Amino acid sequence: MAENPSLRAPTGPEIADWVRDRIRAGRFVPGQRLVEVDIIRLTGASRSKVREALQRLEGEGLVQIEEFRGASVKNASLEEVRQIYRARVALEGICAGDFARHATPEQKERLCAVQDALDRCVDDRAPERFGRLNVEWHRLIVEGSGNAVIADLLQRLNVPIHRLLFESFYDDERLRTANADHQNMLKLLLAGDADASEQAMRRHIEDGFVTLSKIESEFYR
Amino acid sequence: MAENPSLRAPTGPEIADWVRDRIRAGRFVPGQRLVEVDIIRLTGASRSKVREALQRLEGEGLVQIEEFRGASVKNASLEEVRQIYRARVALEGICAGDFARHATPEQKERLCAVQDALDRCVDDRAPERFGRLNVEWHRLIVEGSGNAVIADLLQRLNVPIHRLLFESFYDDERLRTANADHQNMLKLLLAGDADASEQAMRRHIEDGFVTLSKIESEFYR
DNA sequence: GATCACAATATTGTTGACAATATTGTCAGG
DNA sequence: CCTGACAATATTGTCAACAATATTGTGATC
Repeated sequence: MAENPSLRAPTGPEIADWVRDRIRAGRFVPGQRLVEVDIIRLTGASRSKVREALQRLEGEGLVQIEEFRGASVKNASLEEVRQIYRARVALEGICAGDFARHATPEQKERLCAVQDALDRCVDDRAPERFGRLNVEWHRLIVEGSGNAVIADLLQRLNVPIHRLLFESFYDDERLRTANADHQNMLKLLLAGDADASEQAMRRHIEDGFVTLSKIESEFYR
Repeated sequence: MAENPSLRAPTGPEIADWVRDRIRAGRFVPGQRLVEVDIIRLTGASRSKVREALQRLEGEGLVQIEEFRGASVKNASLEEVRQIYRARVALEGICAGDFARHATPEQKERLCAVQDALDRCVDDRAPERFGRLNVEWHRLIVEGSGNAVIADLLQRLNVPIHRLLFESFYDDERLRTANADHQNMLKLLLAGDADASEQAMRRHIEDGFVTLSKIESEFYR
């Protein structure tokens, strides 16, 4: 975006993606104001496009817009994170079940490949890489469930907790238990045991929230 | 909106609500083009506000915008309806469980009151009224679960299927079985049996989709 | 009558100017 | 030095004019 400013003006959704990515990466922090002119300078977009993008993001709940004060990155409270996790438990749970039921051999193979890479991360103590692959692992299961509506919902839900998720894997113990969960779940998914897969996924995500809430509580102290 | 044009110009979100309601009610049908000037005439809003509203609605997935062709009401395919119902199964299922766990006495009472009204509708053969109360019944359970994030997701998911839902209650048998589900589930919810409540809700919604897909298949013939 | 090219109209996209409000800077008075 | 009033600046909200494109209407040709 800022890298090739001469090619063509970015469209509304592209600006939204750009801002969303920066929020995800922690480059824009909660509470930070998103001044229109700054985004124009950084992206080369016109003002209308920037405003359009910010309104989109407000619709996604990532940003709040106050009259004459403009857009700022919304701060997700611990309670909101809890509610997001509850939604993840429900949605990813059902996706795990549907993956066990319907996933194609190719989709199962891809999941195995990511699992291998995750296993290597555990040996190498590579939490950042583990975090990235972990996101991919969960995404593949949703993809394999064949439900684009749920995939869309989850993508939105995950933005506010994305950075927090990575933090949690710097705890070596958490990383190991998470990977053990993955290995166990993979067996169930490949065996096509839908109910057990769903239950395992639900427990896995609930555990994730417990870890996260510990980190968060340190944060606010 | 169109009723008090003199008071003040409507804001962006208000226009979005207005359009959304009309889509819900079937007043704007799938495929119909939403011409900016027409909405301006009907609501008294300025063009920027109308455009803002349409972009919001596109973000919600209710409307699609094509370049230089503007906004039109998006057509939900049967496959997309299936995916929406799968998400409802997951989300309302978990809400039923959480209602059984956490709902306050007041919330339980309100649910009982709606159930009484629903029972009367069955005797009176009043499908429209049953439809409205049915929406309220499901909403109260989500509210009682104490999860605003999920409540928001469900509100959006329900828009494309809202009108279809009402149609299904013109079948007297479906109306009776749906109400029997409600009565049964109410007992489980009041007894605080979270797991049974969740399972009952999941089956109830799955049955709803089966009925709906029959209607839909007639529609397309 | 059917079909194609072209003009007329309608609709949407974009930009810029200006108004409304918030934020910041300045300075007098204590 | 602190505080409050006021001015200067910055930022967002609104609107209207214009450009770009799509849609519709018209007539000539076959």
